[in-house]
Amino acid sequence: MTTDTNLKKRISESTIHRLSMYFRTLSLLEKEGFDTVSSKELAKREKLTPAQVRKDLSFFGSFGTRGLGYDVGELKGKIAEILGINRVWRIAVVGIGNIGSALVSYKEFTRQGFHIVKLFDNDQRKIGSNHKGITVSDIQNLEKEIRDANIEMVILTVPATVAQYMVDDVVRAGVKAILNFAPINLKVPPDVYLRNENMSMELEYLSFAIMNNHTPKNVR
Amino acid sequence: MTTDTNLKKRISESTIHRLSMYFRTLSLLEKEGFDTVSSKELAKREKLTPAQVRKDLSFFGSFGTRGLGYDVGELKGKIAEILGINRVWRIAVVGIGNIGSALVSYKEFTRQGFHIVKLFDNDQRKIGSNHKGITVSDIQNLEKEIRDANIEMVILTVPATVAQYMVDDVVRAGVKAILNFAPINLKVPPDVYLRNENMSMELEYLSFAIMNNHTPKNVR
DNA sequence: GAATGTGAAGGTTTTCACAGCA
DNA sequence: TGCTGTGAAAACCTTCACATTC
Repeated sequence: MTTDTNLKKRISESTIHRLSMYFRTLSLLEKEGFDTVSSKELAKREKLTPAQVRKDLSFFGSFGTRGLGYDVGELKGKIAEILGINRVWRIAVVGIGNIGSALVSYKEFTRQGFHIVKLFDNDQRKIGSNHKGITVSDIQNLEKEIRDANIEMVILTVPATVAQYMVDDVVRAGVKAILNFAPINLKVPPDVYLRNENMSMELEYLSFAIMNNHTPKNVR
Repeated sequence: MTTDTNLKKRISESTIHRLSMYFRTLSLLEKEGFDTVSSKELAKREKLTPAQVRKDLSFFGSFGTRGLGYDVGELKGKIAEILGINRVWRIAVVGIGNIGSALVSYKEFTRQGFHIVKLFDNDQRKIGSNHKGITVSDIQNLEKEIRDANIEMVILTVPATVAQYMVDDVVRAGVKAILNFAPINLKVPPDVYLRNENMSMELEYLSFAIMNNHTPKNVR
């Protein structure tokens, strides 16, 4: 076994994020026609150190060839396997406002295996309307429809005031991963993964950086 | 002087992100009618430790009262000052596609002082059209118009293929902070701050977490 | 008594440096 | 020779614990 799936060591979030970055860059390298890539080249493209790249990969196995580097296609496949994106994930978007409907057309999701297959809203004018071939369902039927459609992840783009109610419904429907865009701290049971996407935070970081001449270590 | 602006110590990115979180929670606490808050309560709401909260704040000064806690309004003001959001930032959105136009209506930005005042696109059908009272300008005039409008930050929501050209223009126009949504590694001079917003990354993290029963330390 | 502010301790992540292999 | 894989060292970040102040 080369890919060590039963990893005992705790993998840091940073490592996982960098794997996502490597994956994207490997896809690009593949398109550019490269067969192999060194940790040095990969590091250069991500503005990291070669040691960082090698260490990240070493948590999961040894995928390279000494003296040569990594096979681009093979490494890409290994990382897809590690991240769990060598498959299709069925996703629902709850809240078809400005951001919600923008995400329905976000091609990057599809490209990584994240397929949006269900849309929900509470607005009668939106229910029944069509976005990229998907009909918007009534939020009333959230729990049943999510179950029936085998949804595994939910993207939440509802107003902060109702976000917790939606989460509770979605959790009841058995969903184990939620990506939340509402600016509020949500409560989920310990077996449900919740990530918060907070776009203001990034602008606030930029604001801080300009005001303080902040010298960041990693650009992220 | 209570707010130590000439900070010599390097502040970590995590600390800055947590300040953003504190700011949002303090706004909420203010609305809920609280006058003071302890590091314990603040920590509970953010799922952090009280020591973390106090340490974060201690880098910038001492804002609390022993035995009592922090004055909600005052601390909120101090954090706004630290982050540089006690003012208005003039922002342009370049690329008025799905995501770009969604961001124009994103109220959270306005609430934190990030005012979108200019829009750019290269599509003749979009140029001249109106989004929330702002007319879309031709990307041809990017450099001059950004200068004339005193734009300080740019949100980039163009396709990856043209993103670097847009960055070069924007940099030439004197912009020092860019929030990039294109899935590509952009090059900027060392005095320009660049942040990448990568929404697939968050889904990939969720995917990894589900597949590996990952136990995260901080939820972010 | 209650809660802050902070050195010191503990833990985690990154980088170094080199042995090992193609 | 060139580049990986990895223990060990260094850097960084978080938590502890307590003196200090209201």
